[in-house]
Amino acid sequence: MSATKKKNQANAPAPERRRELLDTAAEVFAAQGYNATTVRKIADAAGMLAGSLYYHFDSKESMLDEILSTFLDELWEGYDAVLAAGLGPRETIEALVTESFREIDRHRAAVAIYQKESRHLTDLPRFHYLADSQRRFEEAWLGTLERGVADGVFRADLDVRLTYRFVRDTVWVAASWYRPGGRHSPEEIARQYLSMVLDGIAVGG
Amino acid sequence: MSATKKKNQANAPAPERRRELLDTAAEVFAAQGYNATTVRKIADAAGMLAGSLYYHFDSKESMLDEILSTFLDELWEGYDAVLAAGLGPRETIEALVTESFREIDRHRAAVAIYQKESRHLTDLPRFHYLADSQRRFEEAWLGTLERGVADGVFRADLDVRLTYRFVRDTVWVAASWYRPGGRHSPEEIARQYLSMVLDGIAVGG
Amino acid sequence: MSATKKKNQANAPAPERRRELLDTAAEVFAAQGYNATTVRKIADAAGMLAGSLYYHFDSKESMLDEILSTFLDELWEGYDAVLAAGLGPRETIEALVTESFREIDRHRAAVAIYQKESRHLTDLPRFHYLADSQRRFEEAWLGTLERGVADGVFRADLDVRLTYRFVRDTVWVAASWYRPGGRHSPEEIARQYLSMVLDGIAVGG
Amino acid sequence: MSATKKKNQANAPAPERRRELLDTAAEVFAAQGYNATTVRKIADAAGMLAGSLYYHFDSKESMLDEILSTFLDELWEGYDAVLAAGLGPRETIEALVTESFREIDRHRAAVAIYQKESRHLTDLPRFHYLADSQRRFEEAWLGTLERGVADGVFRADLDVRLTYRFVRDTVWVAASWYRPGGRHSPEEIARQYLSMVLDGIAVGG
DNA sequence: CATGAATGAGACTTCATTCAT
DNA sequence: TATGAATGAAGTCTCATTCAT
Repeated sequence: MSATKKKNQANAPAPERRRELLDTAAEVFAAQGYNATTVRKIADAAGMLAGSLYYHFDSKESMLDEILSTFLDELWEGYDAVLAAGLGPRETIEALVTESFREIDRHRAAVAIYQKESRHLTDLPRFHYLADSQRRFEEAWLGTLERGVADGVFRADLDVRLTYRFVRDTVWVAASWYRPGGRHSPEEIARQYLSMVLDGIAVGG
Repeated sequence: MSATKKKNQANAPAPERRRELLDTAAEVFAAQGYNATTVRKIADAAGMLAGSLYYHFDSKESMLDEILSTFLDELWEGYDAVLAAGLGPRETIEALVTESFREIDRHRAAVAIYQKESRHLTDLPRFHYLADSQRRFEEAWLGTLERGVADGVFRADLDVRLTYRFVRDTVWVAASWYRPGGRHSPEEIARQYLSMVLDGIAVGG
Repeated sequence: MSATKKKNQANAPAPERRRELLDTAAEVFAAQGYNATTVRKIADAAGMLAGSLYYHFDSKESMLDEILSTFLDELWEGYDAVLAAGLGPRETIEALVTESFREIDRHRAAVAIYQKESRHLTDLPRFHYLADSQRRFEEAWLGTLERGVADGVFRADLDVRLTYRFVRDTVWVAASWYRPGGRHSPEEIARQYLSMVLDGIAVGG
Repeated sequence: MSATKKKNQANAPAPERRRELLDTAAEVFAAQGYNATTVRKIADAAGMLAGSLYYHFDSKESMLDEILSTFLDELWEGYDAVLAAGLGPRETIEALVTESFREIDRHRAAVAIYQKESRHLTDLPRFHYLADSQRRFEEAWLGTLERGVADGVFRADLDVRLTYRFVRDTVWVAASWYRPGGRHSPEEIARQYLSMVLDGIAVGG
C-alpha cells in the first residue's frame, strides 16, 4: 500500500544500480538545489556521461520524483506504525519525533530536498502526492497536539497551530545540518529535542 | 557601520523605484526560488520588459545581492543594539527572538530567500558576507546560551550546540509560513515561541 | 562637387558641436572597432547620456557614414588636385603619397576606421560610395604605375597589380600606428616611404 | 616549445572535427569581423545549430583564442627555424618574408583576423600572448634590420623603426587580399615584394 | 549499457533606439 | 538640448533531452 504511485522507469534491470544513481542524484540535488543541478553534474558524480542517465531514467524530474516518493513511502510506513500503536499524546509525539530523526538519518538528502523544493513542486500534477502527504502530516501532528491539550498533558495557553508549525519545521530543518555518522545518533538528537520542546530550556520551569 | 558592503548600483538616482523593483524581485525569488525565477518573471511582476531591468541593475545576481545585504544590514543594526544593551542571558535571548520576528515581519521575502539560498551562495566571492554574518550569528546566540548555562539560568544537561541549532532554525524557518498582517503580530509570535522554548509545552515542566 | 551625398542630419544647428561629437565618435570607433563601440561609450566620451546623441544624429550608422564621407570628400579634393596637375608618373606617385600622409595626419581616426570597416560596409546601400571611391582609387594609382612602366620610369619586371597593392596598403596601414604630433611630420614620413619604395632599402640598388 | 599555451578544450576527442569547425569559424571571423560574427553564422556555415557549437568549444572567444594561438604557434616554429639558421641580414629578411607569405597561404583567415582584431584583444588577459608575440616579432625584424645597417647591407639614411613598420605591415596586410590557389604562389609574391622593398620600383636606382 | 554529438527551447544580457519631461 | 526610463530585437550561452553507434 504505497503512499504514492508506480514509477514508469525507462528500463527494468539492475535495481541496485538504479538506487546507486538515485542516491548520487539526491546528494547533488540536496547540495546544490534541484534547479541548479544539471544532469551533467549528476552524471559526473556517477562517473558517466549525461546522456547515459537516460538509459536509466526518463527525465531529471522523474529522478526527483522517485527520490521523494521513495522517501515518503518509507516515512509513512514508520509514521503509520506509530499512529496505529494507540499511544498517549505525549508518547505519540515522542515516537513521531524519534521516527522523524531516524528518517533524516536514513534519507538525509531526500529530506533536505523535500524541505527546499516541495513548495514549488506541489503545483505540478506529478507531485500532487506531496500535498497529500502534507495534509496527512498536519492531521497526525496537529491531532496529537490537540488531543494532548484536551487530555491536559500539553499546555492550553499556547496557540496549538503555531506550536505545530514550530515543531514540524524544527524537526525537518535538522536535515540541513545533520550529518549521518556524526557525534549524535538520531535517537540522541530526538531525546535532546524532545526534552527542549516538552520541558523548556529554562531552569526552574 | 554596515554588516556588509556598498553596492555598485548600475545607476544612482530614483532610489524609490529601485526599492520597489527589489521588493518585487524579492517576492518572486521567495516564492519560486532564485534559480527557478527568470528575469522575465520579475519583469512581468514589475510591469516591464525583461531587458528594462538592466537599466536599474547590473544582473539578476546583483538584485539578489542587494536584497540580502540590505536585509542583513538592518538585521545587524537591531541585533547589535540588543547585544550592546548589557542584558542577562534570558533577556538577551528574549530580545533577540523578538527582534528576529520583527525582521521577519519587515523582510519576510528576504529572510525566506536567505534560508533557501544562502548555503550555495556562500561559495561565490560576492556573497562571502553571508558566511561572515553566519559566524557572528553563531557567536551571538551560542555565546548567550553558554553564558546562560554558566549563570545557571539555562539547563546544563542539554547539548548547547544542538540547542543553538534548534533555536536558530525554529526562529528563521517561520519566514516560510509567516504572512505579514496575519492573525499574529511578530511580538505575539515571539512570546509564544519563547514560552515554548523556555518552559516547554508539557504541563508540569 | 562632393564625392558622396548630403547627410540628413537629425537637427540643423550648432555645426561645431556636431563636428566635436563626430571627432569623439571617430576616436572611439578607431580605438575599439565600430561594432564593439556602443553608443553609450561615445556618449560617455562626450560627457552626455546615450539617448542625448540622438538629438544630434539619426543613428550610430549615420555617425559612421558622416565620418567616412567627410574624410573621403576631403581626400578626393586633394587627390583630384594632384591628378589634374599634369605631373609625370613618378611625381604623381610622390604627390599622391604625400597627400595621403597628410590626410592620415588630419583624419587619423577616419582612416583607421576606413581600413578596418570598409570591407563589410560596402554591402550596405548607404555605403556604396566606399566601393566607388575604391574604384577611383585603383584607377588613379594603378593607372599612374602603368604609365610609369610605359614611360620607362618604373621597372617593367614587377607585376604592376601586385605592386599597386603593396604600395596602397603600405600607405594606409600607417594610420594604425601614426600619432599626429609625433616625431615625424607627414611630409617626413612620405619622404622616407617614397625613398624606400622607389629606391629600395638595400645598398647599391 | 610553444609560443602560446595549452587550450582547455571543452572536450578532448575527435580533433579533426574540432579543426574543421575552427577553420569554418576562422573564415567567417575573417570575412565579417569577430564582433560582427554571430555564433549562429558560424553554426550555419558548419551546418549545425548555434547551441551545438558549445559541445565543442567553451565560448566564441575560446574559438578565436584557439584559432590565433594555433596560427602563432606554427608561425613561430617557422620563424625560429629561420632565426636559428645563422643567415646574414639580407638573407634573413628574405627568409622571414618568404616564411610569412607561406603562413598567409596556410592560415589566411587567421592572419586576417590577427590583423584586424589583435589591437583590442591584447587588453584581455586571455590574449596576453598576442603582445608577447608582438614583442618577439619586433625583436626579430628590427634586430635584423639594424644588423643590416651596421653591416652596410641596408641603407643608413632611413629611419630603421619606420622601415620596420612599413615592412611588417605590408607583409601582413597582404592577408586581406591574398587568395590561396590564385595566380601567384606565396614564393612568387615574396619574390616580387622583396624585389620592391630591397631594390625599389624606380628604374636606375 | 554507455558514448559522442547534436537539438531546440529558453535563459541572461546587451544595446540601439525612442520619447515624455 | 539633455535626461531618465523604457522598449524590443538580437546575441551568447546553458541544458534537458534524443539517438545512432
